[in-house]
Amino acid sequence: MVQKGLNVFFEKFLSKESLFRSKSILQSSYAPDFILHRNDYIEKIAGILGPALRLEKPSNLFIYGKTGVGKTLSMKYASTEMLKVSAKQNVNLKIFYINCKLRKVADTEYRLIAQLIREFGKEIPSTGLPTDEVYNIFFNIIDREKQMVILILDEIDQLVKKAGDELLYNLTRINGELKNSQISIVGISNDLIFVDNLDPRIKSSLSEEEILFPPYNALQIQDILNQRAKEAFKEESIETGVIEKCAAYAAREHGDARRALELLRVAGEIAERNGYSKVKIKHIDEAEDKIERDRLLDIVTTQPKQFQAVLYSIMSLYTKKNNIIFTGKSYEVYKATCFRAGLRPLTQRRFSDIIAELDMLGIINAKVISKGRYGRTREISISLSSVSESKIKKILEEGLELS
DNA sequence: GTCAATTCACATGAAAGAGACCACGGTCTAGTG
DNA sequence: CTAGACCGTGGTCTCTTTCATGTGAATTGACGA
Repeated sequence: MVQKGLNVFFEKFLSKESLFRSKSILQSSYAPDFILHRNDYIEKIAGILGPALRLEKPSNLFIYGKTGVGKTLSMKYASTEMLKVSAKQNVNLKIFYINCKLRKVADTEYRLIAQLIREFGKEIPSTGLPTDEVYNIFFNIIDREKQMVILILDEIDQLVKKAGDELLYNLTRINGELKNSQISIVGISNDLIFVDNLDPRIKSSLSEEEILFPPYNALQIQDILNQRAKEAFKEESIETGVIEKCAAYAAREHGDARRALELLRVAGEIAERNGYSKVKIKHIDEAEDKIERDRLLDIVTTQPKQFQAVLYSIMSLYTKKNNIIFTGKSYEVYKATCFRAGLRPLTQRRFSDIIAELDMLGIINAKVISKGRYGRTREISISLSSVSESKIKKILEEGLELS
């Protein structure tokens, strides 16, 4: 019976006309042919990196800007164009794009270099070799022939935070030792104050040139949304005002175009699933809700057990009496939780770090305060709606096998 | 009343350990000719 | 004779623990008015 029902469901699903023409256009990985409102910046990038086409070493470049303001997109666009020209002119130019944030790919010194070597087509073990050995291999591989290498390190702040700035120092210095080749580094960062915390030597050599990407304003986001929506959706499937609202939401969040596109896509999915023939304004609100919920749920379920236990303790303490809670008290509860779940409790030192990490993830708010004579502690609160809170709590209970 | 010293309850740093993963080279073993 | 199994060594990486040091304001207590 069930199976037959499902069958009918799928048939119905297929016969129903989709609102989308091509959903992938709204995905953040999609690169449009035209990049709106970023022409000046792309030209700037091209101007700085241009000398590479004559095999002269371009200045190292540093790009900042908040998330979703088109940094990566512009950079990628510029580099593909450059590669096209270099292929035509027979210039030995190589451009590598590496995203340092991807865990297990390029978030440590060793892994980044190993990844680079892999880009050159040589296999390298993911672990087991000494780091200088890997440097040597890299060095030899680059210097083997005369070439110009441009290294794009996306989310470079993440890398430095995890692996320290020694790596950057080595990379900027490597040019002096290369005989045949030259390396230029392009760093992309979301963190505006990141450069200030760098070692001055690295700072000066890394950011010979700087470009700051400002956020999009609401009108620009509207343009972008319109451009993509025209291709992604079928005609007449978006109600007037939807795009405007989407843009307004995203502009409020420091002009994040990626977010705006995601919002529109999810709104479209919701409208489609509920059998509407058009995306309506209320779907935007629902989409915003859903995105936030999914994000949280995703974070919560993928965290290790200890994190879950910490979060669970905080949540159960928070609901009991609805006021602010402190580190010491929640550590007590945490220990009890561990006992119930059969986990070995961590030290308070580690506990403190986990609280800080949960804060970073945006699941809880933790602020360090001083209570004067009564010590210093973190003031912890939760910023969830009560609906998702009980849902998350239930998931945590299951995950921790609490009864 | 004023002001510096004290004190609390953690925060924050640094270093080092445990355990998982992996490469490499040497040794042993069993199968093959 | 040789391919493959099986060590031991040496490396990275993440998560933790241990030990040490730092910190901001309420409280305290000495001091002077």
